[in-house]
Parts: sequence; C-alpha cells; structure tokens
Amino acid sequence: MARYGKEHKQQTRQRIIAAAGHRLKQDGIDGSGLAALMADAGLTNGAFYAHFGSKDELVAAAVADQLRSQQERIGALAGTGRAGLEQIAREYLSAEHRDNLGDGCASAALLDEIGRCPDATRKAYTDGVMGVVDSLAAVLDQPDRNAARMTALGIYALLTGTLQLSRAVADRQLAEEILEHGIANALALLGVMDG
Amino acid sequence: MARYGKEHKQQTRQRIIAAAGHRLKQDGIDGSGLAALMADAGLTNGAFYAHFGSKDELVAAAVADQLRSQQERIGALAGTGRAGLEQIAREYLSAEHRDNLGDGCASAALLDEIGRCPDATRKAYTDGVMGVVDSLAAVLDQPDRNAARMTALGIYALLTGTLQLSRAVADRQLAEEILEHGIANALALLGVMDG
DNA sequence: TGTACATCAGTGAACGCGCGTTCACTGATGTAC
DNA sequence: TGTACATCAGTGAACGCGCGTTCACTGATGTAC
Repeated sequence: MARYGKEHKQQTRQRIIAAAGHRLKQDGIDGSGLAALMADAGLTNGAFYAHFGSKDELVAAAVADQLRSQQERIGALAGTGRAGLEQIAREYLSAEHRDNLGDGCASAALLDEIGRCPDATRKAYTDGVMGVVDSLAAVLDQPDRNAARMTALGIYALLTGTLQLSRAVADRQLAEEILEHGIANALALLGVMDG
Repeated sequence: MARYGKEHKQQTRQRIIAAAGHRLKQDGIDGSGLAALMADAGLTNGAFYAHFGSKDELVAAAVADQLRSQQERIGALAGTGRAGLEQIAREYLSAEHRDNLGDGCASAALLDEIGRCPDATRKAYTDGVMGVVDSLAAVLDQPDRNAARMTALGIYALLTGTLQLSRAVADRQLAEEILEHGIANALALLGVMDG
C-alpha cells in the first residue's frame, strides 16, 4: 500500500473525518479537542493542518459525511409507507441508539451546537439534512411531493427531539416511555397527513 | 438596601442564576466561561465559589430555574384545548424565539448538551421538564391524564426539535417554512390524539 | 456615643491545564541523470 | 544500476490564550462593651 501520493493522503483525510464524526457526536463539538480527534485517527495533532484549514472546517466535513451516511441508510431501506416509517422509527428510537451517541444520528447528538456554528458548517448541515429529509419523504410514498417533504421534516424533528429528550432525562423508566410513545407519535404524524 | 447578610447574598445568587440562564442558552454550556457568567451578573470571577461549589452546580441551578419559568409561562396562559396549543405553538415557533436564543427555551438551546452533563444536572432537567410537560398536558385538556402527558411530551419534543432545526439551517426561507409547518404538525399531533 | 474587633461579600491575581494553531524537523518515497 | 536530490505525510515540541479553580486580601457592615 502506498504511503505516499494523493491517494494515500485522501484516505487519511477520510479516516480523520470518519473518526471525528464518531467523537464529535460522543463528546460534542466544544467537548472534542483536536489532539483527541487526531489520536482517534491514529495520528498526532501536528498533522491536522496538512488536511484541514481549521477545526471548523473538519466539523463541517464530518457533519456532511455523517448526514450522507444517514441518507444512504434510509435510502437502502426496503419498506415504504407506514411500514417503512415504523421500521425507521423503531430503529431510531431504540435503546441501542439512545445509548450509543457516537454511532448514532448527528442531528440528535449535535443539533443545538450546530445552530451556533459558523455559516459554512450550517450550510453543510442544511444540504446534508435536506438530503436525509428527501430520502425520508421518498419512504413515506405520498402523492404530493412537497407535502411529503414537510411531513418528513416534521417527523425528523419529532424523532431527533424525542431521542434528545430520552437521553437528557435521568430517569431510566421515563426515558424508556419517551422512546415508546415517540414511535406512536411518529406514526400518528404520518397518519394525519395520510387521511 | 442591605449589602450584607443572608438576604443580600441570596439575591446575588439569584442574579447569577438568572444571568447564567441567558448566557448558557446563548453560547452553550461549554461555550460559556465562568468569568463571562460572573461579569453578566456584575461580579468578578473570584466571587463565584462563595455561591456555588462548581460550574456544574450553577448549570444545574440555571437549568432548573429556566424550566420553572417556562412552566409558569405555560401555566399563566388563558386558552385550553386546541386554541391553547395553537397559542403556544405560534409563540414557540416564531421568528422572534428562533432569533433570540438567550431569552428562549432552555431545551431547544441546550438539550443535546444536557444529555452529556453529570447526573445532578440531568436530574434537575428531568424534574424541570416534567413540570413543563405537566403544564402543557393541563392546557391540552384531555380526559385521560396519563395519555395527555405523553401527548404533551410528544408535542414538546416536536417543538424543540423543530426550533433547533430552523436555527441550524443556513437557508432563511427554509427556516421560515420549517417553523410554519411545525405549527401545523403540533396541532396535527393533538388532533390525532383527540380523535 | 465612641471605639475596637469580628464578620462577611466581593476583588483580583495567580495556579496548572488543555485548547487551537504553528513550525522546524524526520524519514520514507519518488525522480533525475 | 546507483547515487544525489526533491517531495511529501507525519512528528512532536512550542506558542499564546482562556479555562475552572484557589486564595490572600479589601472594605463595608454589624456587634461588644
């Protein structure tokens, strides 16, 4: 394997972005230092500026990468309509997802922090999240394209808010109840738009 | 006015908590330094540890205080049922609320950061948010108390997620659309539970 | 009433530490002749 | 084919800075006699 040349450097860059996606979601944006982010990719902090112009630039790249993955995941789903949404909601609002920040949804992990980020990061988020919402809208399989998009946005907001809530709450049983009722709420939101 | 004695010190403590509520929501938890938090209250950093044992302790107190205010605000509302919810949703999902982090909802501003806080802070959040949800459930005015609570939780998750989304998005028009459809979604969620 | 002392809220400088960022250097890989 | 040099990814120490926290001190307020 070449340790030299554009190709190898590009691979390293991707490795940093993927590792950063995990840690940023786990510890938050302000909570993740560059030294830790680079160590996660098997590198030292000094190499960072050969790949990115600033921490903000990496954050934007990682956010975009995370949302691209999420979109692909939704796009690869078999089910459509109510069954498809139920599949998504059950996975999204699972105890596994709640307890594994680093492997989960970037929006649920970082949304309020992203709101405070510079414009470039928020632009990357906007593009990424609209892709996710489009994929979600496609799953919903409704006649009116634009209405489906807005329903999908509502469902996405509900899912992220519900997961955040269940993570923030210190009462285990309550957290469980929040997730369970969240699934019903997501389906209800679709039901209304269907009828 | 006494500058001495328990009473005065208690007032100062409350002033710090109120000022901290504003700044924490504005700049985030990790994004707010103690020196700035104290300056907001008209004091220097050195005085901090006469009032609180740690930054975490202040954060917990500020979160509790913010949610108490939010609960009172909802409790003081005139309307009930669908009209009451519409009043809440329109105010919550307004451009003013979106653009004034510091004066707004603590959940929308801090929810994913609270999820990473120590247990004491998350406990304070849990108690506070359940109070808010109870008040919201009372507004909804439904026969089944427990069902109303879960509907209220769903609506609260939807509102916070929607506001976060509209703040994170870099496209002004899209942010506007998100808010507008959010109001319809909140009412839809109630409608389903009503029927 | 006056004076000496105790108590208290708050000041401001300092602490060690980790942050984002910079840079001189290393050592492996590729190229020229 | 062999050797001298250029190029590159990555290292590791250092930078100034702001962080949370500590502490000796100040000056105003209250109390004792």
